[in-house]
Amino acid sequence: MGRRKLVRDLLREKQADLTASERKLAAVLQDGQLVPGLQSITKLAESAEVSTPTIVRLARKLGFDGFNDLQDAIRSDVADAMKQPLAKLDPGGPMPGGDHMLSRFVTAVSDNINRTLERLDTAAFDRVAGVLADPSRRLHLLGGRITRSNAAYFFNHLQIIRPGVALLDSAPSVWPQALLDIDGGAVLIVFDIRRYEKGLEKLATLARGQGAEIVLFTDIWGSPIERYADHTFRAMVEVPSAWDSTLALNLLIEALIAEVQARRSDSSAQRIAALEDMIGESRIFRSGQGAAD
Amino acid sequence: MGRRKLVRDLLREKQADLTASERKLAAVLQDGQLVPGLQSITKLAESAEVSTPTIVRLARKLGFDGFNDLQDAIRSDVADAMKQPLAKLDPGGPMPGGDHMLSRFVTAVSDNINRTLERLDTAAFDRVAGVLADPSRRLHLLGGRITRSNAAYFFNHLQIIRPGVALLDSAPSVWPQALLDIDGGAVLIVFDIRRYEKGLEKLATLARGQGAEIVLFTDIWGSPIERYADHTFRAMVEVPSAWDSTLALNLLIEALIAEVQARRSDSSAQRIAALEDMIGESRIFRSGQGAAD
DNA sequence: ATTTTTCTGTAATCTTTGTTTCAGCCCGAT
DNA sequence: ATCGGGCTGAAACAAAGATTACAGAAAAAT
Repeated sequence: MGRRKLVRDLLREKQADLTASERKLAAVLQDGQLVPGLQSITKLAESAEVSTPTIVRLARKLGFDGFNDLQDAIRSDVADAMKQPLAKLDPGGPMPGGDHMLSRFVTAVSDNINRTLERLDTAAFDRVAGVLADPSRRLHLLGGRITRSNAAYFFNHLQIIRPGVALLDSAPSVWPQALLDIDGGAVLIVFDIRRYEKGLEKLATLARGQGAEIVLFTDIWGSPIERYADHTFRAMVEVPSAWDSTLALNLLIEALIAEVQARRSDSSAQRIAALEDMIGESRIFRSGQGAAD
Repeated sequence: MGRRKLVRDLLREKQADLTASERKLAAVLQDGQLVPGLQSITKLAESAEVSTPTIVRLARKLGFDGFNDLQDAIRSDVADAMKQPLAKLDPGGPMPGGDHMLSRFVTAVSDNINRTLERLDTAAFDRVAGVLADPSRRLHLLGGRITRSNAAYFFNHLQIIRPGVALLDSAPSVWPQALLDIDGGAVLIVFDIRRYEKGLEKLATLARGQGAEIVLFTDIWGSPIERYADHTFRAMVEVPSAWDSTLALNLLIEALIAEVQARRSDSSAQRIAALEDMIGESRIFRSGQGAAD
């Protein structure tokens, strides 16, 4: 692809043989990410405090036919840049390879989050928040191989905000004991994204059998647990990687934490204060050697 | 600051009252990130296969004086978007009913990610990826009270991709033993966001004393560990909540995972295959009770 | 089937734009 | 001082742009 040079690069290259007012113009273009160049030539001239012929002369120096030609190029560059986040962060590196992993990744993540939010039912979100904020409901969190840490993150916060929260061990051997605690008022929060794990489904059905309410976090393809779940959140997880991204899931989790926290801010304030105290204590305790807890 | 509404949002809001050809036009604008709207009205008309009056009519419907007014707005929106690496995430809902928690949260997260990426040095990112992809370096991950699960998430993936990865227990009592393994070639990956924890700093200094390379993930205020760290990633964490958001951190983690995976895709393929096998085995094993493939 | 309403493009209009020409200007060299 | 060479903007002009008015077409209502 004999790709035309980027206007940004042209400006840098030719900067040496630009005249004073042409540089003034170039400066305006550069620190506006070229966007000022999308105005009419008259407006651009005013912005840069130069005359319109100066603009035409610069365009010619850069190798364009005239202002319109330059503007077409700028528009095209801008369009590309809008598709490639981080492109501007590239310090004109020696790697014209273009898209850094980060760039592609961010694009995908952005897309994931947006599409996840599109599919999200805010009413359902509120309903779940209500359930999670109810201290009379016992909460049990469960994650799969990968999502275990997401469950743990959720657990860490919920546990501080309210009482009666438990993180289920991923080892199925201890599930029977855990099931003893799961009864009618209980809520089971399950994370199950591909590749879906049979074990999780098994536990979900058992919990369901005991009357527990089930909140499921899964991907858009949908875990088999969906059939038993009272509330399901579906997130987009695809990224340019061998792995799935749980970022959209994390967003939902964090938003839920914020909402639950807000709903019982008064009651949880005491808990947090108490926690801070205990941390203080243990810190003193710990300082003896550097190890205790 | 009575900020004008984004053109993108206007398009979505009014979409219901648009006529057929106006929608055709709106579609062209939307899936070109509004950039097509920066052409002359004639070219735009051709691109969208509508007539120029249709464009003027749409502009008026959106509340602008005419095409030029609309174009000014678009240019301004595009200029803003160009300053931000991440396209503004959008809480969706046709109900800009203002402040649903999700809406405010997403705005904040979007901002966090953008500002995090702005401050990020892609060269440093690549350097760290290089270190993490080197199987001769032993990796030790460590998180704080909240960030423990982030460390765990990172660990889960790294462990699959490569050998020699360890997750340090958060209990300081076992640190002395862990320190035995940390020597010159080792890498300590620490997560420390406010409120910074003394224990982490302590371990970092000890590891550093043994010649370990330190990679730190922190917030913009900067953990005290920054002084000892060879590589530091600073993320924005503020959201409208009593808690901090680690989403920007997670993004970095996931991107690093993707990059590391990419760098040693061949060697890790075997590992993953082996893992799949073992999961298969254990599934069979597990199936004695309730589940087989 | 006919009328009414709404939608849409053609054509004429008036405005703005981009380009060129040219004279004044600055600044260094003689 | 004076000259010369390149830089710059004012003014003129053709080209294109944006807008309006209007009429044919399509859809909805009767």
